[in-house]
Amino acid sequence: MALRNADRIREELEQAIMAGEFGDGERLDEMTLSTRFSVSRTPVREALHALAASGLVETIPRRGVFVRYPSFIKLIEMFDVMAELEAMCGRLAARRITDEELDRLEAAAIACQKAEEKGDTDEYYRENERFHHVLYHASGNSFLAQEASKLHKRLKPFRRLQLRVRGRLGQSMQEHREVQDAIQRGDAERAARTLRSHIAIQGENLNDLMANFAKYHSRVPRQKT
Amino acid sequence: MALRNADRIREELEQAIMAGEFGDGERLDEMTLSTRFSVSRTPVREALHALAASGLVETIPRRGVFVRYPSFIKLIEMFDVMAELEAMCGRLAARRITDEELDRLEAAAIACQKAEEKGDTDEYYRENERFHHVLYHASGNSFLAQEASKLHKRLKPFRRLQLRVRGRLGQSMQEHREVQDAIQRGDAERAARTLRSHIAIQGENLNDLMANFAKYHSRVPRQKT
DNA sequence: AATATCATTCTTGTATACAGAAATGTTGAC
DNA sequence: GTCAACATTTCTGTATACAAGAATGATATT
Repeated sequence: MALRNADRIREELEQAIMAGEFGDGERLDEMTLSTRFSVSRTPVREALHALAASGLVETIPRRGVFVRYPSFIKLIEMFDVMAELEAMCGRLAARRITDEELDRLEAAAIACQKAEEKGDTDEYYRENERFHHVLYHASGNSFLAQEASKLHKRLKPFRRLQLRVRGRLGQSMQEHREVQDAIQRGDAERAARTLRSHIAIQGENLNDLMANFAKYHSRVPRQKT
Repeated sequence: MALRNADRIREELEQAIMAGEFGDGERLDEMTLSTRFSVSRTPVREALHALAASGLVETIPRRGVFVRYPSFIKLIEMFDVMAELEAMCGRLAARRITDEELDRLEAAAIACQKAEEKGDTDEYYRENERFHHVLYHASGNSFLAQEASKLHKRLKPFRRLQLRVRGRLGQSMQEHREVQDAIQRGDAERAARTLRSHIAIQGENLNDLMANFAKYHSRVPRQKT
């Protein structure tokens, strides 16, 4: 359906930015991108505006659009909100989850465990994502699920930063099992509490993130605004 | 700064849609809007895309953009999420609020009371908004404040629907005082709990909203997609 | 040599032109 | 009279053209 060039370009740029192809503060030139994607400026502009709406870039009128990496503070703020959204999902899911969703949640949790035992990090990330998306939908609140998915996606590159640390993977997996258990038993508050601390950046996690943040944030010298 | 025609048009259209000038499912024709705002299609298209990003309209490729009123279900879902975001703001604010912000919170609460005593509904809405925005910022989490503000704005027309009912104004005000008191005492959990039930649609509020929803949602016959 | 002013160039924002898909209306067959 | 196939029109998506603001560089002045 949405086979417009603008959408295709938006996705490609999104991935490129999240992959770190552009440095913080770097300007995205319309003409350059036009030639890169072999289209005119029009669809490029639409793609850039869409990226601005999702917060990946900032548009300064008559100046251009600039890549904006979130600051360390902003990142923690976003994780805090994410934690609260996930906690809400868990609280609702504990009451509303269907048998089928419960099965899928367990399947994802098991797949996570398998991946961790194999030491396959990429697969772990994939299955981890599946676990959380099942959770979002199990909340029975489609608006919540949508917002949670958006923020989840936005935080994707940084979750890696956090989980890369030795041992974190196993701990994360353990928490999944506890969440699953709480939801299965219908213990809404325990599900919420566990998820909140599963996501929130605090204690050791904070240190881990901080340690990796510097590396991440200094890929390209920040340009003047 | 942002004196682009596109932004101006976006705001005007936003207000027009929220004011109910367009019915649910109505198509927004680029050419028609061009003449209405005396500009070309280009800035109109940008404005429409921005509206789509904020969820007010839906774009169907090669078909056009259509106004989308939230369904009753969606509305309740959004209020539920809003309640959780406000609760989070309250929980954080109880620990982080500054003396100055506390003063402003109290001032807004008093202004609400004054407006209610005068029976000035419009002023009540204005001050109510001020109260909540102070709260958002008092959370000390700028990302949270931003997200809360966005959703607050989106729900604006429906809050009126809910508060229009006799007596609700006074009750709402009472809850403000309780929130303010909890935050002042630093009681995070009470602030969170009070705010959640202040915002959430449940019990009587649900009935009130339901009663007014029908009137709202049937302004113009829904057009075929 | 440093700075201020002005001209030039570059880039964004907007208007217009064009191509192709979807909607609409017409005609003809049953 | 109803429905289907086709022609026509309309509107979206993209390309290009144009206007004006911002950045850059040159020149002149102190």
